Amino acid sequence: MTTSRSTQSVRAVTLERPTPTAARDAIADGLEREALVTVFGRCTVDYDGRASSQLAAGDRHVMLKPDGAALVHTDEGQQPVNWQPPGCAHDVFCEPVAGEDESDEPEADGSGSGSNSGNGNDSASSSDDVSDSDTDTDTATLVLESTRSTPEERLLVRFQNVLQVSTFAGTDEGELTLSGTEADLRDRILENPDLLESGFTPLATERDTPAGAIDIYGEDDAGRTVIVELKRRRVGPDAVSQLRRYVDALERDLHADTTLRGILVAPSVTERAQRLLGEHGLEFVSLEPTDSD
Amino acid sequence: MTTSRSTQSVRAVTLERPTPTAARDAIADGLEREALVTVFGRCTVDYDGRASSQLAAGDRHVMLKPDGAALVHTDEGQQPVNWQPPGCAHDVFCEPVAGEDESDEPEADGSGSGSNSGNGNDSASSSDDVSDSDTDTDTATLVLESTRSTPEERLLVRFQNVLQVSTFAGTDEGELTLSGTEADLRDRILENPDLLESGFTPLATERDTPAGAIDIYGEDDAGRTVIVELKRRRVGPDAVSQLRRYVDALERDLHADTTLRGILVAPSVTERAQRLLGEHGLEFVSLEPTDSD
DNA sequence: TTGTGGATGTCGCCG
DNA sequence: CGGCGACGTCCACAA
Repeated sequence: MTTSRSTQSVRAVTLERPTPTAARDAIADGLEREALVTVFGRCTVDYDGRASSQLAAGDRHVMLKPDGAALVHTDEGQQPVNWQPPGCAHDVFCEPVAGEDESDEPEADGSGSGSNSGNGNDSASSSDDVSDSDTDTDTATLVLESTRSTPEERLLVRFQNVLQVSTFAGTDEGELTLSGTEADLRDRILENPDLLESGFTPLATERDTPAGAIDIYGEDDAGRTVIVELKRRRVGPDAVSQLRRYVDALERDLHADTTLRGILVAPSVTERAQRLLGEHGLEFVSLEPTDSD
Repeated sequence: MTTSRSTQSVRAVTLERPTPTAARDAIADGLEREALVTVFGRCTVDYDGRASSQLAAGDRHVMLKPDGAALVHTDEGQQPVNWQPPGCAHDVFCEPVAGEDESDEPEADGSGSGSNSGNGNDSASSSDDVSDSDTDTDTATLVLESTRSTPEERLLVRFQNVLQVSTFAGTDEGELTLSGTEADLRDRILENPDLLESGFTPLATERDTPAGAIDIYGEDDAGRTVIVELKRRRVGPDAVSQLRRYVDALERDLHADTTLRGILVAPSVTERAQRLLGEHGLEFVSLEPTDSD
């Protein structure tokens, strides 16, 4: 039933249809080793924290990351149906009763067999493994719990059956390079200010105002102050409001008698945004983050 | 090496350290069967679409969902390092060369051994399996490709080695119930309008204005029109701007000679937002989405 | 820790 | 399909 392969070190360990206690031990071991742990099986999920949710039983894929993140995925959607952010403490244990009792509380009695904070402090899991009672294999329920504070949040996954448990030890030094971002659009304009407007001179980026930081602050060929707000993609009313806030704030801040120019730079704008721009005397320049080859 | 268990039907199939061609066949089979497919191994990832990215080699967990979603997870972070939204067509094949050639293009020569659109139309994968050449097992590279159009996007995952391939067949009818949302906050006020302010009378929700829909539209005990914007959590300047847009739009729309009242309802506001509220004559009422027990 | 705004945001609703 | 706004948004960065 257990199948583990090792070449140099054990990189991946997989159990298929393990008993709850076997699953618990494998998962606890994986958490201990700072491995990435996955569990697939029929489960219910309960969350309580910033909001609260309950999810009826279904087959799902659960991932526990060594940084404390937890993800519950169904067979649909890009987003997990439930999750927990990095920095959480994962715990795994078996509950004696598999049934329909209503009490959500697994009784914080320290019976967790594996505890793992996002900081890698493996405290309180050195000698208490022995105290874990192997409740009846057939009736026990595997439970995953992931908690954090600030804000207080708890995720509880109860498995009715477990089809697979895997632990993966890996390394990932690979860096992600990404292009087509707002930063690329900014750099593009800084390198060639005429793309915005002939005679435009950038003076600062991230210039602070009482309302926030201006993406690009500069002046036009007539010496008028220009405030530029950048968006990497087509924008709606929110971006116009954002630009307006900056223009308003800077006008007050500088006690400007002359009107400042506000320019929204994006590939395109929606109609409503276009109208808002006009209402507030703001301008629009169409530019994409990267040169369209 | 292959370990598959079946109880009633095959629910989960797992290969450990498969050859590239074995991995390819198992994945293609999983996609065919509309299963959830996972692959763990050392890989590079390239994305091109709304933006474009390259990710150097590292150990990652890749999930292909039957609805066309693809997720590439490292051992850190709640978010995938790369992904593809639902509706994509997944493909899997082996490239003959494992090396360092620069060409990103796998040559759209129809050599894909498994193709799966999000709509479940398993076209073009009935009889072409035989034509897949089993390129040299030791030098072949497993490649996952996930593409879509509108916008045109492509994700390419190349595996230097595969530690595990799994396919999961499951069902998930479970419904998620969530509380603590903005809708809960709205209902709370509609049930007890005095929570907002003594004498408040809600008249409509989602009332349309040229600037968008107002969360709650009503009037106070003096008959003045009230525009309410709801937020489930502490808010910043963006929410104030949003409320302001609605108030402005409705004032114009109604040619209102009397000033409309705009009230932001949220658990709390940041200082900058507070100041913005004051500058624009808007009000704030502190309320949480659910009764604090 | 909190504030602020970007994101290949994703997702649902509606025109 | 595009617009629009919510989201347990997540996330990096600055104060």
